[in-house]
Amino acid sequence: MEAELTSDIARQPLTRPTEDYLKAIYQLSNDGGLVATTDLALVLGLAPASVTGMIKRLSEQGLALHERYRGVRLTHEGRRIALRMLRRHRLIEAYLVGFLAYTWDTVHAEAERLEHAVSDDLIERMAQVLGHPIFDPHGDPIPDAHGRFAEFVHVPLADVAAGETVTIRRADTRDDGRLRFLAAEGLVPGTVVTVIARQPYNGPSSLEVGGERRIVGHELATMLLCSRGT
Amino acid sequence: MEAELTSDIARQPLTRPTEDYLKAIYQLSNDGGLVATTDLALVLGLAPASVTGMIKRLSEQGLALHERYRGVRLTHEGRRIALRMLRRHRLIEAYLVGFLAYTWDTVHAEAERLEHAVSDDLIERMAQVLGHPIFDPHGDPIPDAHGRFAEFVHVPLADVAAGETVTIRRADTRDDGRLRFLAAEGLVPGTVVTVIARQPYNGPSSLEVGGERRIVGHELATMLLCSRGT
DNA sequence: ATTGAAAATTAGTATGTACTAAATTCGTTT
DNA sequence: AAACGAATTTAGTACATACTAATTTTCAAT
Repeated sequence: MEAELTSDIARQPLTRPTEDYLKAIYQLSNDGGLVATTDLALVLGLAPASVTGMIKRLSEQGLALHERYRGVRLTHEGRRIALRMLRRHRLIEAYLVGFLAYTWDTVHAEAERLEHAVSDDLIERMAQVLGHPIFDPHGDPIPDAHGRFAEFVHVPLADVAAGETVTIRRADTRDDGRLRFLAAEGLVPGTVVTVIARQPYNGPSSLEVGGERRIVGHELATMLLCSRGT
Repeated sequence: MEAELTSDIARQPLTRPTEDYLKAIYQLSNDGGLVATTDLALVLGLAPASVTGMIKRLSEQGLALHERYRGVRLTHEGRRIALRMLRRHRLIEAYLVGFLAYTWDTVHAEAERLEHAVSDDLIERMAQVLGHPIFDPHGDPIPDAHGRFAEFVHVPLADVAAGETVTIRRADTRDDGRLRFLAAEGLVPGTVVTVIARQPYNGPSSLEVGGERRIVGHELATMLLCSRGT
């Protein structure tokens, strides 16, 4: 259903901003719905007017569809490229952590630059030495070379009832401070956690993690996506 | 004598073209002399007029000194950056060959893009896992973090007299076809070669390489830089 | 139905880097 | 010394991407 990520259709090389916009649009429209100019501007750190201009260019290139005053969404080709960038980004993160002793709180910035510079060849070599991983260090799924990836339904730790035992699968933040804190608390993908108690009004949760007692605030508990059971 | 390659003097981030120009200027002026606009244009694949414009910008940034109608040379700061790019380029090549099964004929293009995208941190990690190598896969010296590197006087294989035994130290071409051919013939850095005979008028040399008899044309023999002895 | 705030777009501008075509300078040859 | 060809620079333009300020559109509230 999805075209090859490494399709060799002859096309002018994409610029770095183009790749960034496509990735951002993709990530802001999980459902494939319209993405608002303001949201895009916020995520990319740009003025809304700049985003409008770029969206026009993306449309002319057949990478996005612009509904004036309503938003953008990606074309098939645009989505193909976005998924290609996502594969690159996440594989690079996995590689840096696996082979160059990066930690999950430092890989994001590095991958953000490298994803635009590596060749398809290098990406596939990284995938190979990593054993074709399906998840990156944050638990985000890595699309395969065809743009397909596993989708799981996860529950935020903040929504897990007291008494339940879950496994952390994904950390939904890129903020390095938060990531460092979570790692220090042992709250990383793969960890099995039992919720001992939950305070109401966005209060903290008491956890049992590997025999130890831990407390996490509501904000972080929201970002820890889990699956039920061990 | 040379400033830190990883100096953290606050400066606006350099653009990719800027880095490319500085590296090219450095490489075209081994002696530190003036580099001609045309030569630069040729190496960079640009129109001379474009080069003139860029040189002007480099001068304004204090990275190069322009003597109108005569040429350019680098300032200390420009040279510092050029050496930093050279270190990056060559370490990346060494890394790709050492850890990702690249061959010496394919690394150049990949390194050419990556050298602009990696962080100083990543470069130093690569250097570390490689054991701080001094030469890249082509035998080119890798500047250290201070911009210093070993300079050796080498003899082109084409100038080696019959009967002499030399060790190949460096292949002075980036052309992938030529590099592939040389590798297939076993003519790579570290190989010990005895010249059996040399034909005059830019003719081929007969060699003895690891017990085998080989013939190399003059053009390639010019590009193989050697040191005397085994 | 009107209005007002938020969102989005247009208009006009700046920057970096490239181009072509025209003009200038240099250095050598006569 | 003059003149010519090669090298270089200038002039003028284009394109991608960003910005601010001004304008327009949308939508929800009255």
